[in-house]
Amino acid sequence: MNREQRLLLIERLVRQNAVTTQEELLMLMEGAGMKCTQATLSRDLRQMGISRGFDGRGGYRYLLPERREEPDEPVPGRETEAITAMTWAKGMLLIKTPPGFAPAVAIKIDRAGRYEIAGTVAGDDTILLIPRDGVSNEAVEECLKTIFG
Amino acid sequence: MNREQRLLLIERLVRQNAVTTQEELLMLMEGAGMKCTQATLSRDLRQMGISRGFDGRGGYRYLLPERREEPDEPVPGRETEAITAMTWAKGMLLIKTPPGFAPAVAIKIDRAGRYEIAGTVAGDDTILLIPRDGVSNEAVEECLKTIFG
DNA sequence: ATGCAAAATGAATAAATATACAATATGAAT
DNA sequence: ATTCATATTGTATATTTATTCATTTTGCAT
Repeated sequence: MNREQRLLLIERLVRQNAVTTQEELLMLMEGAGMKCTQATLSRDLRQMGISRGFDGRGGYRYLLPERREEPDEPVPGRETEAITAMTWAKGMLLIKTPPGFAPAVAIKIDRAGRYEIAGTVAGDDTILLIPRDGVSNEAVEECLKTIFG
Repeated sequence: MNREQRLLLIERLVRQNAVTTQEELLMLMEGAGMKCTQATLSRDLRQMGISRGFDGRGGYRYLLPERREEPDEPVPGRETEAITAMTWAKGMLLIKTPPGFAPAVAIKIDRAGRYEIAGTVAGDDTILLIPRDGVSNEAVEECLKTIFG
């Protein structure tokens, strides 16, 4: 009912859900028994510094102030694995991990022995995955889902 | 004009000005002799991860994707000497260093947060630098000059 | 309690941003 | 060169978000 509780709820909802619009957040709030109008929500978000950014995969997402850069979970599904972001470039897949995690993740990929994946090179927090020629991006992403799913 | 130049201009303008709306950015672009529509700009911004956030004092502002903040360089300039050779191969730049130096050099490149560079992978004495799709070799080399020059 | 000022809110609307669609350009393969 | 696929872009529009204005609530000093 009061403002303080509403702000706390908003923060929690934004942290736990991939909220893409204020309308969507309003629904969640209503589901939690707290409702207000979009106007109020807009003001609340500004006050808390919660802004609409990108989820790293072409979508929008509201982000908390501190870490308004990196996708925290929006990778194929496996946040349990240390993959924080993926980007296709030059026909290869760049996989980002927290510092130090790349070798472990790369080893897991290598050991899967998938035909679609020619090989990987791991740095400290980045893995370069080189697909076999003629293999589609989608096929590789399917592989990863299999390996980590 | 071409897309690559437009993206680079956008990044520069957003970095150097406190842009609050896309319309405003369009004006700046036109002033720089590069024009497009708001629709195209919206798409460009999404692609580059440049989103509208807050300036910390109640106002709005477009912000570049955050890069990791770095403590100061222990030995400035040392990395430049650590590059012993560079070769383009398969659309990527292979950078050779003395054994053990690759990670330090790669970190410096990463921290520059340049749009042109999608990412790097460092082994022990070799770095694989992957340009973002559509960025020319020359543009990447300019980047490196900026970073190390 | 009463009155007053400041804060909070909603309804309506303005402002800003994203997208559907159609057209054009670019590139790869034949 | 021709075809086909894909990418890029603008126009028009839809969607989303911010703000204005009026009203209500809250806190505080009488």
